[in-house]
Amino acid sequence: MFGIVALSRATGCPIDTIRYYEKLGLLEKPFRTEGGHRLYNSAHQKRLSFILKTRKLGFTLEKTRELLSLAENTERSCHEALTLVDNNLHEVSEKIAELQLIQNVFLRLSKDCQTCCPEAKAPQCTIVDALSNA
Amino acid sequence: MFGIVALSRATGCPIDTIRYYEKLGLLEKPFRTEGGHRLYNSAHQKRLSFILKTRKLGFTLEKTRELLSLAENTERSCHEALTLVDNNLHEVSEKIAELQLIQNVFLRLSKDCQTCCPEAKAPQCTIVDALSNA
DNA sequence: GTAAAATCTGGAGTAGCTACAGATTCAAGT
DNA sequence: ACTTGAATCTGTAGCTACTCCAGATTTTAC
Repeated sequence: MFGIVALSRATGCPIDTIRYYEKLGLLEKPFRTEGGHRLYNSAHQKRLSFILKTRKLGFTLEKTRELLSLAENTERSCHEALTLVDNNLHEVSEKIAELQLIQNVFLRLSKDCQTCCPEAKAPQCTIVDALSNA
Repeated sequence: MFGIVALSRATGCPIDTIRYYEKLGLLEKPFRTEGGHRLYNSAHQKRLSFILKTRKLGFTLEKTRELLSLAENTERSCHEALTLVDNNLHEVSEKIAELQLIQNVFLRLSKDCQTCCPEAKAPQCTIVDALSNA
């Protein structure tokens, strides 16, 4: 049994975030000392690590809640987990495609500017110009 | 001179967002009818389009404010615009790299699951399992 | 003149934290 | 036992960038 700072250090999750997850019901209510300080065990730590991992993969907290439920409810099917993952995969792929378009725009803006306006004032800059015109 | 709905339709920017940008000082205060309704001209529209374009590229509102200042202040240099763009390019590239890592994890999760547990219950699913263990 | 559409203001809600303030409680050293 | 300082507590407010709503007013069309 260890305190909240220890859990924070062990998982890399900020203290405020731990309390926040508890408040949302993602994390079980921990034991308490007589004085009211939180006490955790390795089960809490495991669950928090699970949450952090799904968050890192971009799942929303609500989807994380869903995954936790899947992990703990023997009545639910593997198929549901697969659907969740596939949906997120799809979203991530779309985000990557979008960002690549943006990356191209930035690359062009940067390249054009470097060759065009070493001494120019901002309002004449090709970057400002490109952003100004549709 | 046209109303806020016309500006909204012309730019694709929601009405509430237009008012929000005005409140933040990104958009100049428009003229008003006697009754208090906002009236815009093409200069307003152009400025809003500029803002929307930078937002679409992922600039924060504060960076957008900076770009607007660059576009309108003849004392400022093109170099500043380039720095801003290069910083954003860097951020975007990093985000893409991160998302590609995530994409790979999802691809593996999805693939492993499809071959392993057509009838399994969720707690035994390879996906749940993979997320549970560090 | 009246109905319907457009617009107004102000305030609350969203996600997912993060950062306080001010009060306790705990652990360690003397 | 006492004191100090770290750890922790609760509760509330703030962040970004909107988005939505209620209830009032204004404008436009017929």
